[in-house]
Amino acid sequence: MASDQTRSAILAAAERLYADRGFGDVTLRDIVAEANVNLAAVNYHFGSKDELIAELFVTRSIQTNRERLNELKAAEESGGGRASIEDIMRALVGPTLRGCLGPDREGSTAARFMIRASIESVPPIRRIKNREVDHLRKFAAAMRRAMPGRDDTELYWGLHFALAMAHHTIREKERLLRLSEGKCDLDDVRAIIDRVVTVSVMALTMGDVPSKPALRPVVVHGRLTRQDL
Amino acid sequence: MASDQTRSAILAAAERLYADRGFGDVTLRDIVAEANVNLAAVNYHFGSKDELIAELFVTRSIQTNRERLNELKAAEESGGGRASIEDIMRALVGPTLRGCLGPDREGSTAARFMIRASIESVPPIRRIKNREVDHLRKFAAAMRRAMPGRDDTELYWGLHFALAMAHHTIREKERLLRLSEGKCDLDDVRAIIDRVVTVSVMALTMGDVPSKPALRPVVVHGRLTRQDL
DNA sequence: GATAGTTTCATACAAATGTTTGAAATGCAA
DNA sequence: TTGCATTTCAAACATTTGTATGAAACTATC
Repeated sequence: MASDQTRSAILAAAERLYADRGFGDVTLRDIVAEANVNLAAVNYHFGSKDELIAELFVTRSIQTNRERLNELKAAEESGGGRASIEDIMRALVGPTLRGCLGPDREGSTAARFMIRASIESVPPIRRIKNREVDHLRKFAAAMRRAMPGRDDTELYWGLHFALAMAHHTIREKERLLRLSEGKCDLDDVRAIIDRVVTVSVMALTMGDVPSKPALRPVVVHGRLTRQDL
Repeated sequence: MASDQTRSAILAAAERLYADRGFGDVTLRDIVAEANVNLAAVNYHFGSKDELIAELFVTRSIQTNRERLNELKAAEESGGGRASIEDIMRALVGPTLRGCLGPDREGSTAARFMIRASIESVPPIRRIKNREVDHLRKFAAAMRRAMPGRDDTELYWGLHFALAMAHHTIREKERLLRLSEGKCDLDDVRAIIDRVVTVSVMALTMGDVPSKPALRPVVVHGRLTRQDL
């Protein structure tokens, strides 16, 4: 068997099993059984279990990051060198949400794997995630160009909250579904992205805080009374 | 030694070690060494390792949930039976954020333990978290009273996003700190709570979507031009 | 088709880890 | 004290799991 076939079989089997049963429940013996290869093949081709997991994760991460940057670049070009804050947020959360949600998500091993990676956080993956900061800085820079004069702090919080909503939706989609008794449609990815982007932009453009986050409560209304709305 | 002393020593040692080094890195032998008790004591007093972890987590969870409900109740009483949406969100995210962030967080084993539990997600804890939905329903009910007429879907999304921002801030505080090069002050818990509450309320009160989340982009402005703001 | 390099395979290794056991110690009531 | 229940202890158990080994099978080059 060509060496690449074994390698690929291991990668595919590992991704599938990890996606289905999580990192804690899958052993190398499970993986090689699923891939129909010998136990020693994993260490021969990847060095160690952790390196196998790392390779799986970086592959998918690079994919997502590339999509993000492509969207960002497209938005900047169509905007004459400067993208709108809305487009930037869309480029940030869109690829991740599209990759992990949606009606076809059951079929996508890659998506389910990334969801697992988001939930379980195993050491080799954590190490890689720590390097993600450099990637996020590119978005911070774009945001700074889109909103010059805005305090950097506000910008980082906005970026942070956007990722919070996107990732939490992926991580806790089962709970949201159960809490809302199915009312929240997690298959309508477009609507979810719109929602996250809208709230993110609102968070970023609220109260023109100059430097100190005075954060005057921009609350639209006080207590509601019986006449409601 | 009175049996309770051994029990307590195990609980304290376990919480400390798990908080410091995570669930994956701490064995029962580490715990009993730290607690100065015999290895068999864990199984004698708790039945199994998982039950020990579960007991640690439920204790702290009950604590947080009680604080939340107390705040909610106080807000409802001072509001004549109906709390403002802002106060509800504050009751929801306040206790968690206060518990896990703040300058004294290094000293609070309980807080660091809960952060770990939020990051690592080990099976016994996951099982308990699944029951949290009932607790959240109480907040959904309060929100419904505060915003009658609002579509339930919007309400659930608002609740979901509030938790997203709170938990993500706890989970990823190190990354936010690094990304912002220290500009985001994660010790000013009051400001963080204000920020999360403000954005949550904005998300909830944005565009009076009647039923279908038409979600017309409530974006405040189009692309910025050179005159900026 | 011989040789060298690569890949596969069965098997063994070594270490870690949660759990169990049965006896010893301790506490407590009669 | 005696006797009974609870608690502690050292040691052993039983698995699981990632990794290493050395021979065999295979591939490709000369």
